[in-house]
Amino acid sequence: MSHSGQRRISESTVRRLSVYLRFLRELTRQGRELVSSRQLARGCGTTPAQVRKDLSLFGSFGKRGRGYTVDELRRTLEGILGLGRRWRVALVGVGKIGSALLGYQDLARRGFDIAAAFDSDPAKTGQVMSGVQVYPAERLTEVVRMQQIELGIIATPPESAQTVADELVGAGVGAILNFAPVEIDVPESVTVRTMDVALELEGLSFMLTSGDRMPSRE
Amino acid sequence: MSHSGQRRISESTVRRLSVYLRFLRELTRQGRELVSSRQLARGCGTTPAQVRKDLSLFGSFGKRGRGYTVDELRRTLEGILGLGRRWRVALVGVGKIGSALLGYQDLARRGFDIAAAFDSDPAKTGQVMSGVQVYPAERLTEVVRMQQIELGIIATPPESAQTVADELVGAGVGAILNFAPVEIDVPESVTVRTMDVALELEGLSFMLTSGDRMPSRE
DNA sequence: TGATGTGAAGCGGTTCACAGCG
DNA sequence: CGCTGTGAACCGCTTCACATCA
Repeated sequence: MSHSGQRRISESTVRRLSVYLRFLRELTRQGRELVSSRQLARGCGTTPAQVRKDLSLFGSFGKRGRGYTVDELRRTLEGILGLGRRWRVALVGVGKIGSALLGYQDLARRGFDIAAAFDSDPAKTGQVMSGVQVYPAERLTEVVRMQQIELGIIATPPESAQTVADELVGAGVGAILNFAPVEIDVPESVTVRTMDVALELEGLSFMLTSGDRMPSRE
Repeated sequence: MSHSGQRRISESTVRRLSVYLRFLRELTRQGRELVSSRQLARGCGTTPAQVRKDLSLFGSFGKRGRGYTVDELRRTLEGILGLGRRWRVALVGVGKIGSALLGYQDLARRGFDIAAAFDSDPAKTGQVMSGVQVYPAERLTEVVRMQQIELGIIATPPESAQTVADELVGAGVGAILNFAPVEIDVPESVTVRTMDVALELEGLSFMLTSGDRMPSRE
């Protein structure tokens, strides 16, 4: 065993760990006790070898000949991913996407609480939406600092995204989920992940166009 | 030169092409004429060598000593990605996320028209939301076939996602963007991309937890 | 001269195959 | 015997370095 220190974990591994966890939680609901790397792979769209390799980067959690204990592995993964606690999140931009996120219960279910929302439109600020106070954009730094918020979600128009990111970082946020369709510059110490719906659709467009695939509409 | 046939293009390359395109469109708005691989890289969060390699997979589009013509490269990328046309999209599930997507103008701006929406809740069906007709779920196959829709978006609860996917595929859809937090099984000929907001946040949680990073809140 | 296009090297993630152990 | 854990092989993406050409 040699998995103590900060070995480099790839982004793809981390993403798969999250997928395993999501699946394990489903198995827990179903009351399943044990699960093999083969079953895990099937449910998560990967291979048994990949599952075992991913897990082996962190330790030995299975029982040879039997598989993994669902509940134990679930807790282990929660630990690895840093989900043994709840995270406070700041949401900036309460437009279409922002308000959808405010009402999206899956976030809280999985440990992420939107602690404060912000918008530059006075018509939206001052009220409580889906149980979350909406502050004017000017108060971002103050409120984020005060509430010790560590994660930010940007759901503003692309023009404002960089400015907002700078403010979030300045206020102490360590990672940002960006829904604005632009790349954002942050210091190395901060992580940004951009989710661009149209960009994903463009990827699908490429598959259908250039594809080895011929959609058979009989 | 050797970029005629169906060489294998990696998912990461396709994603970057989309990012380049997004950036080029911004440069077009700014009236920029030329752009170098270095500038492209800066604006897209990658390296000049990567930019040139990505583009070289499809041809030679630059002028040595000068760079790339913004407008020309933009059109080239649109062609490669299959964006020289508009795509009709079916949206299934008009809850929080679904209705946000209905009103999200960036999709139409980038070539994706939601041609029909579906929901199983009778309270939502029959009306027109954001200019899109909302049909009862039972009519999915019929309407998707009739309108020759090729792309599907799933924004239902996770329990219904697989069933909906099967119906979409059965109705002739060739690719699916899935917002339900579950992996989905489809025939090999169909592409699925899953966008799970909480899963992305979990990735950020890992970075902050296990990170080489120490968020300095002074 | 300056930036592209690209073979070749480098590197890291994935797959394989099997030893190890319940 | 079955499934995990893992070194080694493999493969493909990224990076490098430079020939090439406007």
